[in-house]
Amino acid sequence: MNDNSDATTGSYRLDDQVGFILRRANQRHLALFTRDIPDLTPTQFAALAKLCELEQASQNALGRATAMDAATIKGVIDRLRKRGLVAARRDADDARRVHLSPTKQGQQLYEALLPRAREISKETLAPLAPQEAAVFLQLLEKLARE
Amino acid sequence: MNDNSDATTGSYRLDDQVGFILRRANQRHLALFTRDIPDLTPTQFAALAKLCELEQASQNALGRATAMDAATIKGVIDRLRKRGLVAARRDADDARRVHLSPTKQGQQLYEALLPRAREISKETLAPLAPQEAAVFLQLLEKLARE
DNA sequence: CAGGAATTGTTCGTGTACTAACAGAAGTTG
DNA sequence: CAACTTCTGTTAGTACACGAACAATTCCTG
Repeated sequence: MNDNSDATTGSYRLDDQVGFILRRANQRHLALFTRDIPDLTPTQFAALAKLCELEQASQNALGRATAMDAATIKGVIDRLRKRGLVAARRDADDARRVHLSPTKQGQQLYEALLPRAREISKETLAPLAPQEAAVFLQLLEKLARE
Repeated sequence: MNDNSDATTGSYRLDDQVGFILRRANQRHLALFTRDIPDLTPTQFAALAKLCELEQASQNALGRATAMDAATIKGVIDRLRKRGLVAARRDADDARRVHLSPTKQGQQLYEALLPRAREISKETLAPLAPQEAAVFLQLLEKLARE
């Protein structure tokens, strides 16, 4: 039972480690995204998309919904606001909160980009057969949880 | 055939997109890595590990071997050099090249961290059954290629 | 209701990651 | 050998991403 995949013994090849391959997969996705949607980063698109889905949210809540911490979502929202895609105002009920909503322009851009966003997901999974892609997504989701 | 996974029609849920889940999977891996190996980032460990595997390399070649562009590998190597883990000298045959090799300290640190690195890969895949993990790694590798 | 605890957002510092532009060295070809 | 091209490393700029520390506000509990 000379198993190289054992966690405490056997050889260690960087190229076979999950973390390393995950990073490369992310890089490939980023390249496809940048090619098809040059004017928005994946992160910015995620924030805009989720805000359009929710219609409104506080800044930190949007961060939670898009898996960005408070510091990260702030920068992302600042950039989206600067481009007039997101509107912000102080919440009336809770003076701490920043109430966010997509502007009409943000909503329109989101809808205009949707076909390309779908295409990017498709292209990213293109190396896999449809059945493989379905399995992969299930396992990946398990891996990403919590 | 009202298939929501079609690339040009149907609903678009951010939470179901490969790119988004890949990002979250990466985040989870990073969290595990930082917990188990606080003194080195995954990227720094990758560079050190690959340099130990190769025993020596030019800076850009190491970057290629670890999927980092020239600008990125420079910063990583600068930090590893500053900590005495990597030695650099100008190549005698090619005045452009920076010849890199791990220091004894770098080699020792790499070997000392190996068990923990293996453990991190194992923990990252822990949500999957062994068979699932094997399938997942194969599909992920396909996705990451080129 | 008073005082501690939790939440919201901000700022700072460090570390990837990519693009673009650049200089210098090496290789190729007419 | 001279011009062109490619390769190597560097720098500058932008954008995530995280931890840590902080002020203001709100919540909770005694």
